[in-house]
Amino acid sequence: MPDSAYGDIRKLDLFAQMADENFTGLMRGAYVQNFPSQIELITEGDPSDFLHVLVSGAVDLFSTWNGRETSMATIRPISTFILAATVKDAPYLMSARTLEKSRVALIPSQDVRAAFDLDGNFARAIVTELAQCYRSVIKSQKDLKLRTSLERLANYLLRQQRHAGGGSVFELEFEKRRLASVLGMTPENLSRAFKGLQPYGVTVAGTRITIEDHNELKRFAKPNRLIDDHQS
Amino acid sequence: MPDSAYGDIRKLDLFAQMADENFTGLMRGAYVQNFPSQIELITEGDPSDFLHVLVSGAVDLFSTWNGRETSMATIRPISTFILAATVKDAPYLMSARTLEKSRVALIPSQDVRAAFDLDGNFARAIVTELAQCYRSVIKSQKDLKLRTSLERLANYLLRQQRHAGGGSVFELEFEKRRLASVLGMTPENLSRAFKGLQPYGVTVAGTRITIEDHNELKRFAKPNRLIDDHQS
DNA sequence: CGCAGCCTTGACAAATGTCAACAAACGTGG
DNA sequence: CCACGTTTGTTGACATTTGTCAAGGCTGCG
Repeated sequence: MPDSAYGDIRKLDLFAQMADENFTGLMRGAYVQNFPSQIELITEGDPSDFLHVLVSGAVDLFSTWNGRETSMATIRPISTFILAATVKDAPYLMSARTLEKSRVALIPSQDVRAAFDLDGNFARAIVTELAQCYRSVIKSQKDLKLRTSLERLANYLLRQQRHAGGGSVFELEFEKRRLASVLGMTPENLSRAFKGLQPYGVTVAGTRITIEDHNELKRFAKPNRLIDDHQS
Repeated sequence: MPDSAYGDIRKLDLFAQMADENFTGLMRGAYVQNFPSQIELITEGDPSDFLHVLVSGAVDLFSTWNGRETSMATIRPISTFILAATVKDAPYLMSARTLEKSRVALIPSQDVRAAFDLDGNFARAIVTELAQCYRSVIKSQKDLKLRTSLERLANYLLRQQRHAGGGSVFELEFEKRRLASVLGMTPENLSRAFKGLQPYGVTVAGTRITIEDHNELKRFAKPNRLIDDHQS
């Protein structure tokens, strides 16, 4: 594995506190691979042979059933995905595909489980990471069950605005058809939802969003820290 | 803490492999309490001072936003809840209320985190439990995003039928208004959904469900192990 | 008995999805 | 740099799904 990726991975919360020898041992069986855009890295139902670490690029986690498909999450560097499947030695529940040219480190799942037994700090980090993932999905579940699509979009825009620095003009982080899928609606519905937010001062030009009056949108969206805050 | 509850808790996957002294230490600060039905045990947003273990009875985990409420899960003995909040020392994301007279063991969260550091087997068990919880929510998320309410009900009935032993007649495990909330719909919609399944051989009398032709319903529901199987 | 809560039903409204058409944006190869 | 085709986004018309409100029935319990 190249030194650059090695150092980046080492800095991840998941690995930062590991003993040197355990981390080195874990990396011995690992390798880094480059993928072009739109490559399916893993397929739901397959056995979880590797823990994946996204070093650069972007990855979409999605699921299908009965001919339908929905986007569950987007992974950005540097972070791991499908940790739960690795830990449980169970089949992937989601598929993953690259959204752009990406570098991915692959760590054999059995090595991860072995390192977990050897290294208390690593075990602790895994627990924290899993708890974090769990809480994220719960928030997303609340978003889906308690809000209409218009409310979900409004809150998404507020989150994205904050994430982009808080300015009144910012860019969407991915294409609208996928945003629609993430928010649990069709692209057509998303188009109309953007129009539905015009009365609250939201204007759209391509991927560029302008929020004229933050507080006006907030009054409509009613963001909640137990759904919309990424920490806590 | 009474010996009976002590032994039951000890048998939980989460605690079964712990060293005796660590388990005893953990239980020293714990206590068991009896609650009548319809008591709110925890409120979302509160700090997670205790890990809860349901010893007997039943508990509903639910969330609210903007005057709306939705049921996220039902806890049956013997199992823990809000483990993730305890681990992360973060506020509860869900509220919990008893559905019937219940016995709950309360273990101080800081003791749990301390025991985690001391006992590798306990740490492993927590990871497994969290991974399990995570995967359950993901399955539920897929159910919500990929299926219509009629399909969700059909698959729920198949799961419940299997859970009840597989016979063609079985009982719903909770009242319909809460089932509706779990499935992400209104009680009125659930009523109509039951009628919508009549063509597939489903009949309802109170909480008693009859599935005349299992395969007929299955053809409609298209159950999938990556959504509907509780293991894997 | 009478009340309260749950369930069901009907009529209606709102939200969301589908299909088709077209416009806009993008990438590729000339 | 342009021409072309492909993909994505938008819009309208419409269908379906889901929610809302109101009324009435059923059940369980004091």
